Amino acid sequence: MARGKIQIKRIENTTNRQVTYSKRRNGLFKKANELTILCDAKVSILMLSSTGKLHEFISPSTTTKQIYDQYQRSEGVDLWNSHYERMQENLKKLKEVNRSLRKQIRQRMGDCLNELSFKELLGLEQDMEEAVKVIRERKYKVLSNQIETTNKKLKQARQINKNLLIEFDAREDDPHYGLVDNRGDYESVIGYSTEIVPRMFALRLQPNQPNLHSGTGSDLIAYPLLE
Amino acid sequence: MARGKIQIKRIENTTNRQVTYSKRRNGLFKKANELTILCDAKVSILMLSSTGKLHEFISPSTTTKQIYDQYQRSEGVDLWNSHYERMQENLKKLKEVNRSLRKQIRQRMGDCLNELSFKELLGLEQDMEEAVKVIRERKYKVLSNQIETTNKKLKQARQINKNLLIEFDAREDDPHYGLVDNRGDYESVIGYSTEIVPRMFALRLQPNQPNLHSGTGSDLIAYPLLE
DNA sequence: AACTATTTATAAGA
DNA sequence: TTCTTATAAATAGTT
Repeated sequence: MARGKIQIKRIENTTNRQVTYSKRRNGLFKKANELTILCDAKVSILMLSSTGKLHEFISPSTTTKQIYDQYQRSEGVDLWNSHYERMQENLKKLKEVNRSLRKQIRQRMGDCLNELSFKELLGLEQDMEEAVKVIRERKYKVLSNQIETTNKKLKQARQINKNLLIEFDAREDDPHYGLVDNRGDYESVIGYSTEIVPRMFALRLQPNQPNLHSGTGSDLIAYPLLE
Repeated sequence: MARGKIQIKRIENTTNRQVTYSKRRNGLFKKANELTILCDAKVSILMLSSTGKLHEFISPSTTTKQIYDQYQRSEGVDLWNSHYERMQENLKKLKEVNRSLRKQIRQRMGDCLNELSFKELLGLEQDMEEAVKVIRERKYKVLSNQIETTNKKLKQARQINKNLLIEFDAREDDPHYGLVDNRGDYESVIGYSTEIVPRMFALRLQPNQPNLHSGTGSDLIAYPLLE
């Protein structure tokens, strides 16, 4: 616009481009400011240079956020708000669901029974008795599986023991008989069988610490029921 | 700038102001466009006129949201992003907690027992048996309260009946005796007492519909455990 | 919306 | 970056 007309196309020389960016940015902001004053308008300009630097102009009477909020309202370009509101509703629902789940658990643990009617209490009692039956059956199944496994291991152990004795006898007869160390196997097998069985019946957990009973119970402690 | 210099201050004449707004807005957008091309930059302009109209310029290579997001990241004006991210984390956590609460309930209903060890099963069983005891006691208490209430009502009813008979006798002796209608009271009392007692023992709920047992149980049906 | 006298912006050089 | 200045571009006031 001075000392010669220029084509409006990308300036290839980097330095030149940056200088022009700086000059014209000032020009743009000056014009924006004049417009703000002359016409009682509100202007927001955000600029990103080719080097990634950000510059901002905002009319003194407002803020960038205000203008962009207005923009969203006007244009219905709610890339944010609708998403945000949906999230907030979701959160609310989840909290509500959570609350009622906790209450249900507490009722199944014998708490918060005051608000239940006779009819509901009867149903809950019968329901839980059936569940206890299922749990008891499952418990026996797990127990018998473990006993079976233990027996197998014991049998194996006896076999190993027998083999060792045979080996021992063979070595007595022939001092050059090859050395095979089975002791490690033997101990691991016996160790396993003697560790599990005695502990099985020693357990008695505190009824008021339900989180110890299942891997997922700790939430109940961390997020108490709010009422 | 032409035909006379002007002061940079609000143009009082409304028409004039709007004309100037329109002209200078075009000028500003033209400059912004040239800047975009010449300097390989990205520009977003939002303008609000004094009459509340909104105008927008945006460099072709980008979107208004992109620029604004960049602005938020650069400036840390994240009234949004941080809030949003916190919400998203919260949501995720709540979902997780929810999931484990559901699992806990299902285990207490006799489902999903496969992953529990003998030790955990034993604990759960004992825990539930104690809870059933509490529920049963509560049930008896509610029941006895209701019986007591019913008896009181019956007693009242008998009294009303007796009064009616006295009244009846009195009227036989004196035809001008004041009419007092006690029938409504009598029926409501008897109706109540005869309605509750017989139903109490008639109930047998389906064990597979736990939502019928408590007011809050329906969530378990609406949001099944995802595994 | 078009015109145009003038002001303003700015490209190139220092 | 800033200043200078010749010149292009924008625009205030008018039609």
